[in-house]
Amino acid sequence: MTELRFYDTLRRDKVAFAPIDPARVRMYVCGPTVYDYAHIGNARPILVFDVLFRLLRHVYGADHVTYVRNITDVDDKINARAAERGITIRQLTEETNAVFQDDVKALGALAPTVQPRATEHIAEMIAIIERLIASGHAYAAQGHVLFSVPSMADYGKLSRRSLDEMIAGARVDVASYKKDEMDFVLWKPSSAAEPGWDSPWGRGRPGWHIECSAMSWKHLGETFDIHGGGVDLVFPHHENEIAQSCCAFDRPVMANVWMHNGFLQVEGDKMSKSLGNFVTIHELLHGTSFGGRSWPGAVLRLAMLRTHYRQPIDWTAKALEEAESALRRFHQAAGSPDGAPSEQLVAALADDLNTPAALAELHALRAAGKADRLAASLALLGLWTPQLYRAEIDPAFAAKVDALIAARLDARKAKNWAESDRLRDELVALGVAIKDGKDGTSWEMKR
RNA sequence: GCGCCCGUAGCUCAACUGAUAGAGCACCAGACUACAGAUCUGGGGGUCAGAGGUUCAGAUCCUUUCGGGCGCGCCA
Repeated sequence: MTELRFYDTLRRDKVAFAPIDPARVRMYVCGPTVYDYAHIGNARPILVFDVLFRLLRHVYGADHVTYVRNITDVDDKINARAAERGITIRQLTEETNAVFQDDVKALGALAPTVQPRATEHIAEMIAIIERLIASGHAYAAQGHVLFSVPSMADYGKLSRRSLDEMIAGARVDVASYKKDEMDFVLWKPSSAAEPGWDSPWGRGRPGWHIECSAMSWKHLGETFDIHGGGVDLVFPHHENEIAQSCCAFDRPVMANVWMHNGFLQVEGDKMSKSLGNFVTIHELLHGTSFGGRSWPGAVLRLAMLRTHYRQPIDWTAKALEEAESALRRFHQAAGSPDGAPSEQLVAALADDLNTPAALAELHALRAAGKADRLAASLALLGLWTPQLYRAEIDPAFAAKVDALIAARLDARKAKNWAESDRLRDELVALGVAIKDGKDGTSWEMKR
């Protein structure tokens, strides 16, 4: 079996991957908070961990990998946005989630095994909070429940920061109900206007981090194999997830491997609404504001995979053009995707998802004329999109094209260039691009 | 300020556990083309951010400086 090695944020090193149960490899990735269109930065973990999911399925078998990616549908940003737009929270989260699902599908991401929603796991959240209170790791105060950070000896090990450092750097006023300024909210009270659920501490709603502890527990168990997300989540989100889960279940680890993708910039700048370079997945797929045109999902996907997932990535129109050019060439050289992918490509991915090396292998396969290997390798990466560049043409249309090409060849033999050009123009009008080569004339659909 | 990640050809990145630094794109020149595109062949291009150290040997390991990113604010 292929040996997999992944960089573990907790150990700051690449480590050999050994699933707890090879018959059921379990991974959890923090999904979107559904209050607005997902931007291209949100797409990075989706794509990175989709490649990981595909790799694990390839190595352990498609039925032996469980991938959980949550939908966060309770959050104060959601409440604010719904109020702003004058719609219900449910309407907002349903609408936003539908767009998100369309977006990631267009990017070629497989559906995760489970996409749990936070609002459907309130009972699990309450159960975890009760365990934490019972074991002295949490306390209720003024309708809130807080996690007691000093109660956990090794708090901070994921982000490698000591409590002293954090306290020294703290800039926020400490709420009066906190026993320690580092304590964070597990549950907070809701006003009548805010969404809320009955709990032992009154009507309220969950804090930010508890949802992931609840959903990963429900769907993957107390300890599982891989937990992923963006680097920005290392602290405080993942640090606090670890605190909640490890203390609630009295376990030394929550997940055996913690993987984090790097950040994204747009044309060299931090992406922000104030800079006007904020770009959504939806706009890239359907609009024309980035690079003056829309882009197929597979192009966005290839552009994202050119950069190793832990490196910062600079999102540029030039990179998209290069990705499209490469993708077209791959498909023109590709054969049938039904066979086995390149072993070198699998080895590249097995080495901490080295997608740049995997892409180099795609180029090598193309250069070597290994058409079927190339197609199967594209498929493994989720880049096999023949409909884009090898349009399935109906036979009648193809016959018409062939007839026009034959007529054009006759005209050219007769040195009747005017007629030849006219026939070529007619083909162009049909959306066909012709190529005169050594072995006759071939053609393809223009994009 | 503190913590973490990262600096390799014009651009995006390989080279992991040390041994003449590689690929794609871009560029240049040929081939093929009525022309062009596409394709094929070949080519130029790098004091591996800088400086020390360990070593027979360092892009790779250690120290340090400089530069960039992220976190320390419920912004992926």
